[in-house]
Amino acid sequence: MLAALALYTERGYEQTTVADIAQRAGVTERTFFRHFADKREVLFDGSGALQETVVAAIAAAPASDGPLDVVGAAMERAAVAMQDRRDFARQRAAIIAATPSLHERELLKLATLGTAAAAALRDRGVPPVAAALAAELGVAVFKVAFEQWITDSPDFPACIRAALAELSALHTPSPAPRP
Amino acid sequence: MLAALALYTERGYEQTTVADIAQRAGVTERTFFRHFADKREVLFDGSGALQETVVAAIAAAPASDGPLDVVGAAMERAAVAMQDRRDFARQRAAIIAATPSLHERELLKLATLGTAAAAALRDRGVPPVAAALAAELGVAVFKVAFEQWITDSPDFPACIRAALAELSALHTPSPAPRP
DNA sequence: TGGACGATGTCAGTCGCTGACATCACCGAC
DNA sequence: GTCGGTGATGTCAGCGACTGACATCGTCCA
Repeated sequence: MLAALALYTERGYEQTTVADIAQRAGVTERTFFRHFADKREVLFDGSGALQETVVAAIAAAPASDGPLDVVGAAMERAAVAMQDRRDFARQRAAIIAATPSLHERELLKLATLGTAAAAALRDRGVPPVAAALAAELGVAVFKVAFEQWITDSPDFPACIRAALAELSALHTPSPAPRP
Repeated sequence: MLAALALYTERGYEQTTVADIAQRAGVTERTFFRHFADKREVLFDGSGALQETVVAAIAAAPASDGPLDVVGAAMERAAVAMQDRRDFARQRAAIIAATPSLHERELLKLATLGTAAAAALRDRGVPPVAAALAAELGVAVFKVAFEQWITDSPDFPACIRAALAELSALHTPSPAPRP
């Protein structure tokens, strides 16, 4: 519902009551809860689609690619899909950042995305622990890149690539690998 | 409160009312909420101490170590501190796994741990993005290792080391590292 | 026409959580 | 020893999120 988003930005999440949202949307409080599991869920409608995008990208990756490349590419795919909604993402992120309760929910969505990605990797034959780890890495990259995207750079896929580069840089630090 | 933990395991989290917990603990519902911010927080009492352990370990690491080694060692420290409470951790994990709402809270705690770790890394001079990424990696390793610990291996620090090994293996895939 | 079905409204109730105020035990100052 | 302060607890009233049960209504199809 756009009514909810508007009210959340106007007067803040906690100051907004479900009755308020329902009224502005022209429905009953009861039917609000028939559309959304709870008051927070309104802001996470697209999460299902995002997850499908990632899972599909993982499944479609060339068999020769390693787990890390696969998740990296999948996250970039997701970034491409979100690219043209930066303003919306920003507004949403602002509300979420201002509300611990919503932050919680977002973390849950990302974690769910992570386990779905891990499952998709396992379907490719990646052993369970490696799959879980690679998926978590992918989510970590997504988080960091998202932050960069809404604060600094307008190019989300580029942020993903940059974060991936940082990631591999972490594994080849100052000391020369083998003297 | 141990009263809460007991009731949560006995009849499940959602079936347990705060009034129940308070009654078993011999206090009022009101004083329950004076001790804990909300019904979930009871299960996350130790999280502050855990975070302090990790942050302290990061701050105390030798200046020559790279970010990844630093967080890895810090997580191992945390693992050592938890090592002798495996049964408790198990029971707690079972309750949490059975309750989405509690899963959410746990993710929030881990995320908070992550940002604290990132801040500690930045204090060492690690640049912000690398710090954030390394911290997320540390949390990811912790998650995976924890899972291994309570299901398979009784040695938590060893699980951390194993997960760290898997992590670096991800960056040196199928092609043999050194023939 | 009628009847099945899905979306919505209505109502009552439970539970998490909070603010305001009272009570009480303990403890140091005088 | 008493007084006053302080911190922990109890009491009470109330709001808001969420749910279950039942009624209503529109739509579409036989």
